[in-house]
Formats: sequence, C-alpha cells, structure tokens
Amino acid sequence: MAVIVDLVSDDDVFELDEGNDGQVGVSSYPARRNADAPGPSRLVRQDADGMANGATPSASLVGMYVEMGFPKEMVLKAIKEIGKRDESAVLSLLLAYTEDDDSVGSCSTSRRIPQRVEDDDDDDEEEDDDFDFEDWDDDVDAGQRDPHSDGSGDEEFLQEMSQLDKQIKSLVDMGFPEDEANRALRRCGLDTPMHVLVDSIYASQHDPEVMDENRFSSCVGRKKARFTEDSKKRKRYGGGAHGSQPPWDGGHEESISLPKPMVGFGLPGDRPRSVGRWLPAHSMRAPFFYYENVALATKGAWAEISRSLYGIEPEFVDSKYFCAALRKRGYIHNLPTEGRSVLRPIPPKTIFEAFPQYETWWPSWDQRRQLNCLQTCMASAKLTERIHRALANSTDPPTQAVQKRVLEECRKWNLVWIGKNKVAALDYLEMEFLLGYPRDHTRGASKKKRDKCLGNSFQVDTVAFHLSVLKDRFPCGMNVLSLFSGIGGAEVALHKLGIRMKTVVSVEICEASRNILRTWWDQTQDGTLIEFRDVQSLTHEKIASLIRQLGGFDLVIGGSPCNNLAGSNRHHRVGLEGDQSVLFRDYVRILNSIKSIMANVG
DNA sequence: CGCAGTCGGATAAAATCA
DNA sequence: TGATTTTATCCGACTGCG
Repeated sequence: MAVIVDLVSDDDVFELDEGNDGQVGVSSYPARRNADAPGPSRLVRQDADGMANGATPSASLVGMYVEMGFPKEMVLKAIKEIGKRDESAVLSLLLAYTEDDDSVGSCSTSRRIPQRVEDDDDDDEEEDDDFDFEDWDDDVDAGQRDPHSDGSGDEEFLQEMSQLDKQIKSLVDMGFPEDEANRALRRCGLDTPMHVLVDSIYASQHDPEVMDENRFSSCVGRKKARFTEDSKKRKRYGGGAHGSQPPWDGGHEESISLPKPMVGFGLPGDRPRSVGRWLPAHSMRAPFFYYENVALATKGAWAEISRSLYGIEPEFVDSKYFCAALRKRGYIHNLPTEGRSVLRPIPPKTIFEAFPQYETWWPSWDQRRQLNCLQTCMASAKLTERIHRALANSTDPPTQAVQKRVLEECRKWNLVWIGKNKVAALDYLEMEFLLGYPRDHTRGASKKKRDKCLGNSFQVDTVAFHLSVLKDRFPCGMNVLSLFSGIGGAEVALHKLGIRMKTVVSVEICEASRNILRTWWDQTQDGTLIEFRDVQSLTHEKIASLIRQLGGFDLVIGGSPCNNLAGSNRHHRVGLEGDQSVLFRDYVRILNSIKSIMANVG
C-alpha cells in the first residue's frame, strides 16, 4: 500500500489515486499527517531555491584549485585570464605562476581552439556506390561555429563575496551548529569544498585530538606537490581495477580514467580479492549510500562527483557482464564489496541467447553478439525502411560499403534482424527484459515514455549484485531513500534480492515513472511508499521529520540525471556546470543532511 | 588521426483529443 | 476546430583507444 505525499506546488498537483486504496494507506500510516501539511511546502521551495542559487559552478571551480593548494587570489586571476571553461589551461597557468622557471608551460598550449579543415569531403566515398540510400546524403555541415565568449568574470567575483555566508548557511541547513560551521570554515578556508568541511566538523566532533589545522593544510600541500608532478608527466591513475593498482587518489585528480575491462571491484565468479579502496571514516557512518551516473561523462565530472561524495573511488561497471547489452556506469557507494551474490536466474549475455528468434535472419557480416547501450531515443521506422530497401536492392551479400553503412546504423540504434534484410529497433518489452525488470513493468505509460524511462534506468542485475551484501545485514527490512527513482530500478533490485523494504521514500519528478513505481509497489510490496515529486522539497527539516518517523534510513540510493554529462547529448553537454548539476548538489545535500541528523540522533 | 560509442534535445509535422 | 500529445527529423561533441 502506498502513501502519497503531495508536496507539489499548486499549479502542478497530482491527485491521490482513488482506485488505489489510498484511504487504507492514509489511515494505516500516520506518516501522511505530518507530511501533508501544505504550509511548509511553500516555505520549503524558497529555501530550496536559495540553495540552488548558492551552488555556483565558478565557486566550486575556484574551490577545487584552492583545494589543490593554490592561493585563492591566484586562482581567481588565472580564471579571469583564461576563462573557466578550460580547466587544463587554468591549471597550467597556475603552475606557471608558481613555477616560473619550470618548463611546465608547454601544457598551456593544450588549449584547444576549434579549427575548420578547409575541405572535409569524405574521402572514403566508394566508387561502386550501388546502394540507394537516397536520403543518406553525407554532406558535410559547413556551418561556422560561434566562438563562445565567456567574459562574465565580474559576476563570479560578486558571487565569491557571499561565499562565506552561503557556506555557513549550507552547513547550518545540514544540521550543524553555526559556531561549528564557523570554526570549520576558519580552520579549512573559505573555498573549501563542502564535503571537506563536513569531514572537518565530524572529525572535530568525534576525534577532537586528531583535529587541528595542519591536518588539512598538510593534505593540501601534498596534493599540490603530487599534482604538479603528475601534470608534468601527464600521467593518469586507474588502468584496471584488478590486482595491484595504486591506491585511489582520483578524487583529487583532474580526471579519472576508466578501468579496462570495466568490471568494477569484481564480477560474479571472480576470486574474492581485497579492493583496497579508501573510505573516510565519516563516509562509513549510516546510512549506506549508492550513487550512479554515466561512466563516460564529461572530463573531470567524475573527479568532482567523487570529491563531493567523500572522495570515494567510483566503481565503474559495464553491464555487458550482467546482460546482453552494454551499459557503462559509475557507482559511488560505501557498501562492503565482499560477499556479493548474483540474482538468479542469470540473464543471457548474448543477443542470440536473449532473443533466439533473431538468429535466423542475422547476416554473417553483422558480428555483433551484444547490444550497445540502451538509450532513450529510438530509431525511426523510416530509417529501418531505408535499410530494408537498400539491402533488398543490393547484392547478396551486400557490398562492403553497404555493409559498413548498415552496420553503423545498427550499432548506433541497436537494431536487430527481424526478417530477411529487415531490421527493427528493440521494443520496450525487450528492453525491460535486458534491464532485468519484470515483463510489462512499464505498462501504463505511453510507448514513448516507456522507451525514455527504460533508457534512463538501472540495469537491475548489476545494481543487485552490489546491493546483495545488504541482505544479511537487514534481515528485518530496510528504510530506503530513493532519489531520482525513475521506474524503481533500485526497488526492483532489492525486491529481487529478497530484501524487505519497510519504507521507501521516493523522489521522482516524472509522473509516468512515479505511476510505474507505484503500480509495481502495490502489486509486490507490503511496506510504505512515500512519494515526493521535487527533490528540493526534501529540506533538512523534512528529512529530520522523516527520520523521526521512520527511525532513520538504512540506504540512500539513486543516480542523478545525466543530461549534462551524457556523450550523446549534443546540445548541453556542459558537465557539472549545467543546470542538472543542481540535482546532484541536492543529492549531496540530502545525503549529508541524513548523515548529520542520524549522527546526532544515534 | 580515424574509429567507435554515448541514461539527448529542439523543432515542426502529424496524430489524437476535447 | 483548437489544444495537446506523439512522431519524425535534424542536430555534432567529446572521450578513449589503437
């Protein structure tokens, strides 16, 4: 049964579903009474807006360099000179400031200036152009790109001015006393990232003898020295999670390299081995958390995400080791990594095992055995029809050129062979299957919505593998905070693991996704589902109230939207500078809120 | 340098709905 | 018929790798 908590603003109210025994839920659970009051929600929204505006990207950028050990004035000067976009150039300039006699300056030439090649005609154009993709004109777009001018420097300085107030306010919002926030800021400096401040406060609360100024200043010093060295060598960490990798330090690097193979901290069936990742003490405090996002994000995004999440090393996993489709994702969590188990039955890992019917029509020259990442956009029927015609009119087997073009499209759009010379996009039932959801899990939403929701969702088996360590730790069930829940991948994974969910507080802005999760919940769960639409309505006070009601959260799980990070986004791939980064800040804010409240309570 | 790969978005046309 | 939703089509960039 579900309890619906409506914190939506007046202009966008979703109503209680009368048919869904909402009354039983309401009467059975006192949760609704407190959470339902319309008064605070308005106040809450204003607070939330304030927070959102406070998290200026430039401030965090400045903070990053200050954290590396560069003086703030120097950082501001460098950013003003270079612009905030080109982080490597800023860094090079900073290094040049500090080490004038060094030859590091060569790095600064790495600033990339868009260039146009004069005549970019495709030189691989085949003479025997016997395929009739009449619409497949490969004209090169000769549109000139506008040089992005980024001269908004003064605003940044103004924003820096109120940094102190905002930092203090943020910390107070998280539940820390103002004097402690003040002390932490004095200890660590104005531009210290929030997680370091939180760390500092925790440390002073719990290990007062360890806590003094030189703890952080010495850290900064080391970081700077190491960073300088690495910048010269252009060396990167990573390179395989197996065996003897160096200790994790990516959180302070300019970028994090992806492991190859992308198997995370170990696959099912691997010999157990110690991961050796470093988890700072306060990150180990309850609750467990599990954050997800695309692995192939913009450069430096994962370093920043990791910095915000206690500097924990991301676990990069490609779900191709769990199902028949690729899905490269990074996960930052504080879960134990030993004693993991897999869901059964084990899903098929090749296309033919998953969909035997397609083998009949699969041409030998299409050597794909796994599908690419399932995305939110689907191939149009026009495209598959063009391919059909082209192949029908071609020789058998088709010429190399035709094969190449067809394969390109098949890979790009994840097409499968449904008949002679006939390809089609996957349908949502197949996507549900590949991603580990029950059949017709997304039923009720429109076809388009189903595609979109599924393209954004967890691969259940992968996530369940990581979450499996919780089963024995919570035999009586868990209270879960599910942020950006989507269609409930986390919930489905926990359910498949046989972990009871006493209460799930779910935040999801998309109504179709909420409906999907609620429907599934009503069919499969006996616990309480509390829904929020807007993550910003989950204020510190609201979280505290929920914790009082529930006795605390055991798991905070979710992935923040990737719109600004995803490689396939052609328009706004601006990394954590983008508007979606607000949601990531909310994730961090809420997690820190919970940790601080639960630390104070228990 | 070429290639493969990527939880996408804005727009207008078309279809559906009230 | 006008409003709303769905569909089709058009958009390059960035990263890592060899």
